Amino acid sequence: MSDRMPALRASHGLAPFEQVKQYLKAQLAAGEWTPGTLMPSEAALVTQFGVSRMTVNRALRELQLEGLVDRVQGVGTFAAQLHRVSSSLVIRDIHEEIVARGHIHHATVHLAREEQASAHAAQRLGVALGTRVFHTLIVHYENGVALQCEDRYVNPECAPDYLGVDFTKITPTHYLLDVAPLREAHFSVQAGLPSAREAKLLGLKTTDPCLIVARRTSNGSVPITQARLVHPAGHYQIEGVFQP
Amino acid sequence: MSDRMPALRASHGLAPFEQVKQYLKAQLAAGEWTPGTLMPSEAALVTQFGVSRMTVNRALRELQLEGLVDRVQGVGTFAAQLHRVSSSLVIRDIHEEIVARGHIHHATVHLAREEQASAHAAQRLGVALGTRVFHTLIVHYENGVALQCEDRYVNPECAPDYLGVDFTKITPTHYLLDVAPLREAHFSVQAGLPSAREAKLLGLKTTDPCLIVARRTSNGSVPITQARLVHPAGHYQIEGVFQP
DNA sequence: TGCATAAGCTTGTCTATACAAGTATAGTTC
DNA sequence: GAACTATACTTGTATAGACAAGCTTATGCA
Repeated sequence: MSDRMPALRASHGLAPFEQVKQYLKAQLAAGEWTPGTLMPSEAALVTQFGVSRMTVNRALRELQLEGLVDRVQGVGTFAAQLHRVSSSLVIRDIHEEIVARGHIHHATVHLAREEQASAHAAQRLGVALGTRVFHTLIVHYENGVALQCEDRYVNPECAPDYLGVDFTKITPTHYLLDVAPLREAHFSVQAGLPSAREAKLLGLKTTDPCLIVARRTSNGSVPITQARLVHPAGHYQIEGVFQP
Repeated sequence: MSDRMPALRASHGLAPFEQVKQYLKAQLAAGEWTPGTLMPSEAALVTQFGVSRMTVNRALRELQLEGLVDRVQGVGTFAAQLHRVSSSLVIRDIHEEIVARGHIHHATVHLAREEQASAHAAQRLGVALGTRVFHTLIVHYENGVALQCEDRYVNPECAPDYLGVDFTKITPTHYLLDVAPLREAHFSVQAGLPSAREAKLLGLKTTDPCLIVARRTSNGSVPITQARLVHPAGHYQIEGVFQP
């Protein structure tokens, strides 16, 4: 290691820090270190792989970010307790999602106006009662089948030109993400029943189960938008993968 | 910068790479660089902050991992398009979840036996038809109210003593995470209707909407367990936050 | 025995330097 | 004008050395 060694990527196609990472991942997956077990120190891995400590450090640091190991200064690196499966869930723009499946998306606009926030709307969006808000109600179709009823309130301060957008061409999600810098999003997913109006728009009975996603985005303390997304059961599901 | 400078943590309480990170995050949140905008190069930040390039590089690399910036070799660093809101969703053990709310959890076991995998079960778990599998059916209650019906298949190779566990004391999820190293989890969330048996166990009608989570975990190519978790609508929701 | 101290391990971070590799552009040649 | 080339700039990564900070254990003193 005293001689400067050229990065030996050609042999494995992987950068050294990736090789160390993959090795540790493989050993963890093989059960070599059960959760809580002390794993090799950086120094040990340095001699084992013949790389510098910074390289090993990067590998271990990234594994820590991924939640695969716990590191304690002065003590060592431990295989993580995997009692929580943390998954990266991606909420996508529905247009993108439908197009990615190779299908055709279109939308119908049933409401797009300015309102004085009712108690209900004010609470949903997180603004004062009576504040000026934009309100849209749009139904999204996949290959002609109603997939989502989108009932949305928007804070005019964050998107003053919102009502000027042609929502049959650009989805509110897409437009808002372009216009308003978003730095926080809360969402909840639950099963429930559609309102009478939603049922009518989606061609359902009010007793048909739906998957309902509520999403509120804000930039710090300033609320941007709140959406209630109603999907007929069976036509929509959220999927996720956890893969270290 | 020619003189070796002692890490000036005391002044801000933050490591230099964290300071750079926080600065960039704040500017991004303030809309300084709208999505797609070219951000300062590493060299520029080096002179601006008076730190080494490796320090700036770490800050930018971590921002990239967090999805806040896109980096292209040979071109530069760009403010990320936030058209995808990627959220860290944590799937927790239901016992933990109920206890964390300060409530009381108990469970009733309605089935716990070995079976030859039916076509249906084999497909769900991902094993060959007729394979020996464990099958449990457990209802979880929060303060006496039925919250979840857990219909689960387990690969005996991964947890040979599974049927010996007292599931009124330890949940299958908890036991399996202890016993079998898990390195992959797929899940889907949808609204739907309970089966006749599930409806009976949960005290519902078969027309009452439910939130249904299907989760399959494996260790590489070896399937560990598959669970169908049925929750009465309104009694359960999945929540998530996205916060850079 | 009890306690303080020092040594020796661990991880956490920063630096200066080096080279590899990808991209854009200005300039040159045909 | 079109195609090639050299250059300059970008990010990607590796390295050796240094020091900080936290934990454990052995050591010496009272």
